[in-house]
Amino acid sequence: MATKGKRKQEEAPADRERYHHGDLRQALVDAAVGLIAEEGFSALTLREVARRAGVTHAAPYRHFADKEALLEAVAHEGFRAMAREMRERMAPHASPLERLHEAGVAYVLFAVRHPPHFRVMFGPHFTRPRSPPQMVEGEADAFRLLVDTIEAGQAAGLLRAGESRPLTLTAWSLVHGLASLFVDRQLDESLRGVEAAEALARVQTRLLVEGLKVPPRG
Amino acid sequence: MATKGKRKQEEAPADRERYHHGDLRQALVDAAVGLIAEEGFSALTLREVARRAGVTHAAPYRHFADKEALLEAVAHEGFRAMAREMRERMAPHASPLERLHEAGVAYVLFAVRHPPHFRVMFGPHFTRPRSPPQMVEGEADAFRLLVDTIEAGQAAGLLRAGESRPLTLTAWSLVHGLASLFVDRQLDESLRGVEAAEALARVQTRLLVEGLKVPPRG
DNA sequence: CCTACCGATCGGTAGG
DNA sequence: CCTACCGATCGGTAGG
Repeated sequence: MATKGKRKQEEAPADRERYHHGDLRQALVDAAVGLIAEEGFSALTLREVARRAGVTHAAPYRHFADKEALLEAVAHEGFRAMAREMRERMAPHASPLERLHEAGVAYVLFAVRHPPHFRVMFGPHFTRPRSPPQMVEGEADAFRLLVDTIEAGQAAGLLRAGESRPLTLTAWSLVHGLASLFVDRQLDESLRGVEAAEALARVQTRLLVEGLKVPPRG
Repeated sequence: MATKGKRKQEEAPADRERYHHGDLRQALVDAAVGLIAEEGFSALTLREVARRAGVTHAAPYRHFADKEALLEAVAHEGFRAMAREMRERMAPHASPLERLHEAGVAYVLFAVRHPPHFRVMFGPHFTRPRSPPQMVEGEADAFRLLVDTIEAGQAAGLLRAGESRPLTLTAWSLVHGLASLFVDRQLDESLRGVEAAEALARVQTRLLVEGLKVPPRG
């Protein structure tokens, strides 16, 4: 998500020079993301990625064994960024309910802002077994954040008691479903922008938190 | 979902003969579904589909202009089947809450039983604008069923009042998210089978219905 | 629905 | 990281 993809040919020599110093790997990841965003998955070939990065089609093999290895790097970057954005958004809040709400909104917003990453992270593009997301980083991943927050809410007597897993899966399903509907453009055109997505994510996550609350004795 | 794909070569002439009488179109749809299920999307080419259906690679063009047209047929079949399964499962129940629950379970079960259809229906595989799902059939589609059921629940005073759209989107997001997590194999291995899926769908949909209920005055 | 054929692209490797 | 090259496959069409 850092540097941008590069033009096709006519690179300034100074630019190309940098690839010899370690930028090419990231440039290839960026090129893959841009290519998916602009041309779709079917256009994603190692050769086209190489073209976008301004190198010949043999160069990527110095950094990635094959296309799947490149996609793994994209997914890794995505999981890392998503968890970071969730943490940042939860940090200012102390209440488990508020933290759960913010985590959900951040999950959806990440997907809306980074559809290629989201698609690679959760799509059917890997044939080799991958290390589960929770092992991706030393820091807590998105799923772990949800579990911990929900357990904190239960411990504080704010959320329905019992096993945390069903509640966590409910929360995950809701935000994952909403995110998927956005990314796959299944919602009305009026709901396409990031602002609309945030508004909708807020409403949905509010309903979620309400539904997971301890039911008031009635 | 009807007939099965056919072997590669050595067809009995009687079998091939049928293609001249109108079976090839469906055979191609079935072949595409089987190919996606067994080899993944990247293996889906019109030529391989033709091979599976036992015809030469030029034959499919008699029925589909291109790969996208074939996928549109798969999606159409999927939307139709999903709505039908939802209706069948809802039919025995009168209470809107029960009907909502059954609709949700049916949605998830359809995805778990027919991953290729689900992927084609909601995946990013179409470049041409498609007619929205709700227009796919004369009969009510999956989304319409959800909306109607929720509005019936509101009218009966069983579900939270107000606009039906946010509630519908919550329900849709939850079942779509759970379905997606299954289809994309994001859940633990212990949760892979259809039975596990149904059990989980039941729990999740129960939580959903609880959450959408009119909050008891407390 | 088939045979025959086209240009284009791809993954991958040798060898520097 | 590049040039040069390989076999394989694909979408699509002509012409029957």
